[in-house]
Amino acid sequence: MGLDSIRVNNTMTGQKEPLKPLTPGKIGIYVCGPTVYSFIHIGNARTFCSFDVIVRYLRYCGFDVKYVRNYTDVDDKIINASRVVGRWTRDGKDSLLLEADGSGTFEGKKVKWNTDGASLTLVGVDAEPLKYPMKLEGGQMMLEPVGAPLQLSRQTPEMSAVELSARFVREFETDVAALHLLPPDVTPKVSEHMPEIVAIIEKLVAKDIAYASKGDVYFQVSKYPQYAKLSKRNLEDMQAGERVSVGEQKREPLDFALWKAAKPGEPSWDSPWGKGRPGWHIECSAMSSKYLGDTFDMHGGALDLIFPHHENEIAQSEAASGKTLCNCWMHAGFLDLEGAKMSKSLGNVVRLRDALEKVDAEALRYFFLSTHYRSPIAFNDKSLADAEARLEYFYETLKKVDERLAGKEAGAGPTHGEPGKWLKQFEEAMDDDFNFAGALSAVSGLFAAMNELTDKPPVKDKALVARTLHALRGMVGSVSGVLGLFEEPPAAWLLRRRDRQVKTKGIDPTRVETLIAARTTARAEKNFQEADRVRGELKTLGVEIMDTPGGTTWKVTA
RNA sequence: GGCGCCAUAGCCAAGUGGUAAGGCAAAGGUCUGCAAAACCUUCAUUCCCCGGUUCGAAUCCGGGUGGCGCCUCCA
Repeated sequence: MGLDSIRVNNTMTGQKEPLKPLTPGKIGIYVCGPTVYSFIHIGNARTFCSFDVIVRYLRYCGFDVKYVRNYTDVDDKIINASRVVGRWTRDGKDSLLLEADGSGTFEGKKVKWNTDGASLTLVGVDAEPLKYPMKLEGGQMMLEPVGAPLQLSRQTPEMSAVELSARFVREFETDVAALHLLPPDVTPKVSEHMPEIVAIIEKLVAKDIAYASKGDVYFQVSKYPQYAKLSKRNLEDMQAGERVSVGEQKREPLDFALWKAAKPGEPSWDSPWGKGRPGWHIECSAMSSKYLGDTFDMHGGALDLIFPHHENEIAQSEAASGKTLCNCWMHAGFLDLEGAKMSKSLGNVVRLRDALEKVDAEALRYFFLSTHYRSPIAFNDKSLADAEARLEYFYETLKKVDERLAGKEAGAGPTHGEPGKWLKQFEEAMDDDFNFAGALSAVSGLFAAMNELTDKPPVKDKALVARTLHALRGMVGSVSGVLGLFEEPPAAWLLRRRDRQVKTKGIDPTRVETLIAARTTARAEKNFQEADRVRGELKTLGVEIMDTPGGTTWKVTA
């Protein structure tokens, strides 16, 4: 562990490389944050959680980390969504209601919706999602299903894109706090960095690498020979499949927009090319250089950002500065749902917020960490239940150990065995490209050792046992800070989990307590037959009881 | 079509040249009035298939087969 032993897989080279900070002891890391047009889903959560642990570990190793994660709050998706949110009537009757949170109703049926600006997709009306070509004009919405077109009239004021994105920044922060993500050091927003964005585009235009065209500005890919070095694509092959969308003013098909001229009614900012807004990608170039400099240490995101997003960022930034953008590119793997990637067109997106109603946030976090960050991970009920059961084991252990150690000084002296080996194993796994699963294996050893010492001490010397237990408990604190797990008081976590299970299963806690009292009485009278009968009755309710030195406790069976 | 990833026990999942972590499930045991929890033991001569390199390969190379991702917005 430490400042020189970390190795990281770099997408640029496809290899694990020693982490060599630009400035010894310091790390600048930029992670592409959310486009805030909706709630985040569990796939987003997995990526952000991975980088949260990576940053925590770098700090644990002693690095002075500057962690930047942006909000893309100016974007087509936000504008598109804001333009359709509201209540719409057809022939004077309520027809369509689209809420900002993605829910709604259509012709009396509950739906989920999304839009790309040219069509409206409704999920939940039929078995298959309905995708209607859509036109918006002066408070009217024309939907064109096969057959007769529908004309809808807006009844509520249009929501501004600013209002929509501001809301989802707040929702994001709420969601992510539930997952115990630490706030980054800087969370820049596109809307607050227009001067920086315009400046970098001007620089590219001045260098004749970008060109203005009818209010748009495009990056000319052919003027940046290293294009596609991250994704390792062949430009000729790409051009064969490329198509130019209607209305775009590109010179060459691969060119991409740095600045887009505003259409009427759209939010816009002033620029040398007229009113408009930044294209996707340029905001990250502008904001990363502002907060981390032209060259920085690490840049993260999920796999799908490799192309085109990170490729374009590299082209823009490096063409503008003449320097290498970033030394190490890190990409997180996808979360799969029932064997497939989540996608809106399939209507199988699971929001983080919805997932957290069914599974404990920390269990979800544990689930994310059970697989290497670059590997795909399959989201399913069994894995989540396993994760939650495992967390129960960890917290039960901590509760027991904390009770044992309460109010006792550790004292000086030797410890039994080698308690430090688990932490060493943990660090070695984390050093090796942040091997979460490997690290968790060491955590298992740590907990097994604590349980052994409390339940079946291998030595009689009580002071020795206590010292060893203290040492192990301290190490749990260390791994806890890195993994973002076991951060709650054990009793509180266990009780909260039981409360949720009690609600889901419809168990009456008062009745459980009454039965337990009856059994305690029976046991005191040595009426074991009756005691076992009560145990059986509790079991049919889904309740398991445990006789402990402190009395009888209970839990809900899985 | 182009680029890339993956394939390890019933299940999940580490392991990139030196003889298969960890978890779940299962079986036996210790403890317990009985249980539960916890702990101990057992559980892959073998890593999709076929070749090759090597003293030695799950790990490297070639060829298959199967699954997935990106190439259009996507974490």
